[in-house]
Amino acid sequence: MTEKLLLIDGNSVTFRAFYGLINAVERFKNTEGLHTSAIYGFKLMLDKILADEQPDRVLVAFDAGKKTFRTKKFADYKGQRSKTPSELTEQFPYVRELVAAHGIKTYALPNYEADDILGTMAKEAEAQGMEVVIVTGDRDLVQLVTDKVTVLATVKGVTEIERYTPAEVAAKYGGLNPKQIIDMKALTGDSSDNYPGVTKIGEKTAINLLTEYGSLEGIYAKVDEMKKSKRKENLINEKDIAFMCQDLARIRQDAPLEITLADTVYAGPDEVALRELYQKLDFKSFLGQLKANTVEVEFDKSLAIIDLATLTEALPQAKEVNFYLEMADDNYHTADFWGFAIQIDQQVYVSDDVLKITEAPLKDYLENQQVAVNVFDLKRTLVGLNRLGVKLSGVNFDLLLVSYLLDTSENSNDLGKLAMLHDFYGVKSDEEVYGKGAKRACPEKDLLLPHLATKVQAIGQLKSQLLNKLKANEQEILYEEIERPLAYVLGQMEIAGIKADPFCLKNMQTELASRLAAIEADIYQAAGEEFNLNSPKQLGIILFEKMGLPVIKKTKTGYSTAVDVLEKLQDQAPIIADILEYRQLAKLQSTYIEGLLKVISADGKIHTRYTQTLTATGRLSSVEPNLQNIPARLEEGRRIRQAFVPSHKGWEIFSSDYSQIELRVLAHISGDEHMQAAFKEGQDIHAATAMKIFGLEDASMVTKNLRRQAKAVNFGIVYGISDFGLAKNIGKSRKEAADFIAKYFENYPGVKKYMDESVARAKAEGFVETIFHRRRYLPDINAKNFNLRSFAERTAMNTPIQGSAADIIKVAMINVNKRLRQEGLQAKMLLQVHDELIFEAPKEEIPVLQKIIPEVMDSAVSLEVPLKVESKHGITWFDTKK
DNA sequence: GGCGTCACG
DNA sequence: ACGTACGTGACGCCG
Repeated sequence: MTEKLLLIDGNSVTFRAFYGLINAVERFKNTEGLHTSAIYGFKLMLDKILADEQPDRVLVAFDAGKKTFRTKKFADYKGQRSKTPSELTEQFPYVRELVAAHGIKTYALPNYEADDILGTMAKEAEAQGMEVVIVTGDRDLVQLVTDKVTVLATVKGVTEIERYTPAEVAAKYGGLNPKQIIDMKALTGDSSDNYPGVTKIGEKTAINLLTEYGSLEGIYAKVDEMKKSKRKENLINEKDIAFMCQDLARIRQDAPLEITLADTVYAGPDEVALRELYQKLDFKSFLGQLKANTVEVEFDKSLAIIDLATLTEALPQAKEVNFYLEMADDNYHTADFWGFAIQIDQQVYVSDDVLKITEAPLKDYLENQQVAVNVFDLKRTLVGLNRLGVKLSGVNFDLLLVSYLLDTSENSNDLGKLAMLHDFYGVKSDEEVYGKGAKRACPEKDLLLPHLATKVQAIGQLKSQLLNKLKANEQEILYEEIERPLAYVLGQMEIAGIKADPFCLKNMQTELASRLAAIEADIYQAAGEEFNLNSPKQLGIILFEKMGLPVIKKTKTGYSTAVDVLEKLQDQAPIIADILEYRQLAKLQSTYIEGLLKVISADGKIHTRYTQTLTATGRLSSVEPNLQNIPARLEEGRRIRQAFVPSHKGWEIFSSDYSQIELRVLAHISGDEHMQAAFKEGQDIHAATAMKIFGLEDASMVTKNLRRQAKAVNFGIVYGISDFGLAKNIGKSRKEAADFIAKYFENYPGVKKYMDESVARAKAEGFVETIFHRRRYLPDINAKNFNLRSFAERTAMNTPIQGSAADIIKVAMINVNKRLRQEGLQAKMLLQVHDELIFEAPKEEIPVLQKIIPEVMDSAVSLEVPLKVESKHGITWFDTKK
């Protein structure tokens, strides 16, 4: 079989990798501040090419320095190039190290460029009958293409690649053969290499000349016979230049290399060296791949797989176990069980028969509050076991939850991947063992059981390390007194579910269907044709091309047809109002009515799942379905809430919400006297702000409009204000918005001070914190890129506010749950919507709830300002009124 | 699977 | 000068 030699232009590919990732350059840094983007991009390219090409031999060539025989010949060669940024130069040594660690030779030759090394090697290999593939970011190298030599040129970034064979060279360059490319460059010159070529000759002319005369030599042999023209003159006058350029453009194939083909044999990577390098560079994902793909996962040698009899014997004495329950998919309310593993000291019991958990001794053990159970994803385990009739209690360590608290941005749900982030490489990723997406399936026992065994083992292995970090971060209270108990509360809420009335939804569905059909018909009529109204692309063409309406805003992919755009166009065509109405109703129909009908369980209830380890700020989120974004603002949509009803006759829905919790948190953490005073005195905060920023002397002067604007400013402050953002929001000029902000900070100087300090702290420490020490790291806070940095700065201002509010309601939920039990009430907490808790309760309990729920909520924490809670109730969620 | 859009706090 | 509000999830389209 023909041998294959892979030749890589190390300099050119590294440059491409660097500039391909230039927008993310500050995101790729190791802990020592070394930039790693180009190394990373190079690695991606290398992996892809090695996998695609399967070479027998590989060589990566680099430039030895700036001075070469070309600069000697022509002092300005590459003279125009701006200085290579230090962010890139610092990466070159590591690219070479990376290549070496892959078991690949690197080579540079003084006085020559990398190209010349490749050209020489390619020629030699071809003479030996080898097939050659050259990888570069530089199209000049296509001159080396032959039947045996292919050039791969990176397109954008480095993993997208263009392949040049002789046929493709001809197709791309008007029928020229690869060797003619040299003469083409001689004629056209090259602005990036900074050699001139012949005046007024560009690619087209060069191709025509070469097609007619064959070569540069051919052209000059016949130049005198050409008919008189400026071009002829230029050719004659610049003959010397043309031949000099030809010499500069020609890649050498006879460079005096000190290496031979024998040095290029590719044996494969040196794992030890790679691991060391990845660790140094903080390439966690590559580190993970390395282990997962190359190291057969083995059990701890001292670990024994035991049978049920041994487990039964060991369990009663065990003070602590690690436990892992596997299910078929994310939705633990319904997923099939695949198996479980339990570890006691050095012994592991693993089974695909989950019914074993439902009887003694396992059931008793897991339900015993006195013993410590360590798990991965407490809430998931809790709800899963509940379906098996087992009431899990006494959970001590939750690997997922603790890991999330340590760094809210690392929130993988995959135990294997998460363990790798903490430098534990013994567990394969679920994707690898089970497959991805629709292909995910339960593997054979001989694959499944070892995987579960390694998972349960990882939980125990990581426990002390992560708990120590938690302690170092002062996050023990956050974990032990907030998040861990909250998991039980959330589990109960999810299991309880909220009753939904399918008939109510179906009635709305029928009504909406006919209204939608009518509006749709009107729109097609007005547009003069039918099209897909749900396609922003097609709608854009109708509005902005066919109807010629002015384009207000563009998106990456075309015209924007978002609400704010359409509202500006409303006066110009009657079709716009119809489109807006259609959009509103279509949203209700597809997302809410049809969406919710799909997720009503057999028990007539909707069981959402709260993701406790996802958001960067510490809020919960809600999925399948999301019950935190049920329409509320518009009456039309609010009616969806009529479908949310109590699960028993004679019961009601009861809800309590914090009023302006985020601004109260801001008043507290900023220590701003004026804002605190406003809350202490029970003032309307938006009106108070209006008086301050508009300089009003009396509350009676606050008009609705002024209050609305002040409210927008208050919101803006919480989000990490910018004049631009505020201006856009309230439809004022940027100058006016800037004025409002300045006035705001004059009147609330403590707030200004807080904003500055929060950013300063983030810059100094790399993270910000909430009142309960929930952390968010902000790696971009010192970025050179304005956008990244500004975003991080706004985040530094917003996260302590949003996150502390999240902390507070979490504490409230735990306390409310406890209080309901203490009072022996039947009322159940069902939903949380960030600043609001929703319950169902027998009608008789409503007066009690009206008293105790606000009491518990507003005493969840003690702030410098009071917390205010408002309650409502009614026969459906829609009907909840004061 | 990414994008645009729109629902919530 | 730079281009921007903070945090989410679900839907339909489209390549």
